[in-house]
Amino acid sequence: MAHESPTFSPLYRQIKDLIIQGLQSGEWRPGEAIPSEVELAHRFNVSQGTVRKAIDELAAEHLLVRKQGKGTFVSSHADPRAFFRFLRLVRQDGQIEPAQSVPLECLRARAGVEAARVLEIQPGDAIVVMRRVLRFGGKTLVVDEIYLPGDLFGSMTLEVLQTYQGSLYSLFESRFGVRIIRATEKIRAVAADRSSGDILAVPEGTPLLSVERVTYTYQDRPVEWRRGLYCTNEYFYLNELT
Amino acid sequence: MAHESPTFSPLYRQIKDLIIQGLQSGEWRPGEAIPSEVELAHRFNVSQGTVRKAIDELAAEHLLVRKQGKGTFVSSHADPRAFFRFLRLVRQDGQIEPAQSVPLECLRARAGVEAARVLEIQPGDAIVVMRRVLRFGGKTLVVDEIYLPGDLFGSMTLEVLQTYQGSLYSLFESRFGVRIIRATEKIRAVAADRSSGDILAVPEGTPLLSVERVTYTYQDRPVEWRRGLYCTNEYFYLNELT
DNA sequence: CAGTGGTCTAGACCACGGA
DNA sequence: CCGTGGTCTAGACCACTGG
Repeated sequence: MAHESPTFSPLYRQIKDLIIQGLQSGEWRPGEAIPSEVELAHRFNVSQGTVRKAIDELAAEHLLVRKQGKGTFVSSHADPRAFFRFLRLVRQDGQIEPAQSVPLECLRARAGVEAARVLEIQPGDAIVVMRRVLRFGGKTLVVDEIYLPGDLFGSMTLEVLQTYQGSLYSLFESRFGVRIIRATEKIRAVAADRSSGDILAVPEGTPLLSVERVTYTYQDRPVEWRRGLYCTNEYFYLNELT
Repeated sequence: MAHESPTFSPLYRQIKDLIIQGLQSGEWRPGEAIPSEVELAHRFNVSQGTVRKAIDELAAEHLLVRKQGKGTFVSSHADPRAFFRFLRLVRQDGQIEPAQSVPLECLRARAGVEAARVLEIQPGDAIVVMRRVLRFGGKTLVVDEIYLPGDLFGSMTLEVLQTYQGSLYSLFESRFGVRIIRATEKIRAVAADRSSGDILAVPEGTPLLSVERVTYTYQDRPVEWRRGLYCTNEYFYLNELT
């Protein structure tokens, strides 16, 4: 007998999706605890082991954080440990140093063909464009140009950016309800042009890292497109191949 | 009452270590199947679930590969899927293209202070130094300088490198019994000097990616130090932030 | 001490691959 | 058809946290 459902999905994966729904709907907010495993097991009418396996996967994907004896919590970009997952620039000696974000401008625009393709919206749709620099220990090492879909970030302003303390993704999460889950980066070496050289205080032509990032929220929806230029004279991009 | 053993280790982790021993000792070789879960459970006098959890972790670390209905196999760098885990250069359009390794030279030397520190050996210890290029679709895009500890790779010669078909790590595995597990990379942008520019067929001063890699085998032992210069005009370094 | 996540077991059954 | 890994259950007990 042929298998009727090629889209077979085990129970724990359905439970996982239900939990994701709860996260997406805001039933449980970043930083808060979700119900205990036994409680979820009763709610969903499955065994604790099945809930466990669902949570295991969500924890592996950094959507949840387990804390023995305390509970399971919705992970948050306000947690300092989350910062360095999306900013892999470290000092020569390997030390991680906190970055300071300095917004330069924030304006509304219409998506061009490329931005539309990457963000999976229509050309001409409203977008928000912002530019900012990152400073490490007083030195400007990164200049970013960031494109955001207007439907999610319509109320973004330079003042909001300047006022907020914390990482950009932490702002996305707390003010816009957009949770960043993962990203892909395309990295190449380029020469500094006049304007980026000025900002980074290096001569025109200096080799810089060009980092083009697409960032995704739940269901692999792209919600940010950015291009950064990194000065890697005293810092470098650290990557773990596992 | 204070906890007597701060080094508490659950059963499944001890089983995991036993399996790692089997891998390290060569009891099960790359590409081969390890015994079934039930058989290992009997051998170690634990339940199948405990063996399962041990194997789960080893599979997550890419040391083992599970194949439903067939068995659990020792992963191998001869598997094409493993190639791209350690070579993240892809074409502009995102397509992955096979690389061809062309060895240039291979010589014996003594470790300097830096090589000794990175490889965790003594300055003056024997090392092997090799240089090679990688060609993609006929173009030379990477030049690598590679440092290996002499005790493991003493019999490495240019002829061995030239004769072997397959990836370098596949050679390490099959001929030297060294299994590469993970690596860390420090990435920066640099300008091409005369010699690297000649090899990569770009003008002196062209921005290149400098990728410095330290590679580890079992027990976090470093077994390779390399520095590569990547030409990223038509290809880029792809990274997933998860 | 109660409540949480973490481990371990034993057994039943399902999905898959190959003979 | 059997052997493999994959799922699910129910229950016992351990380790950790905080009141």
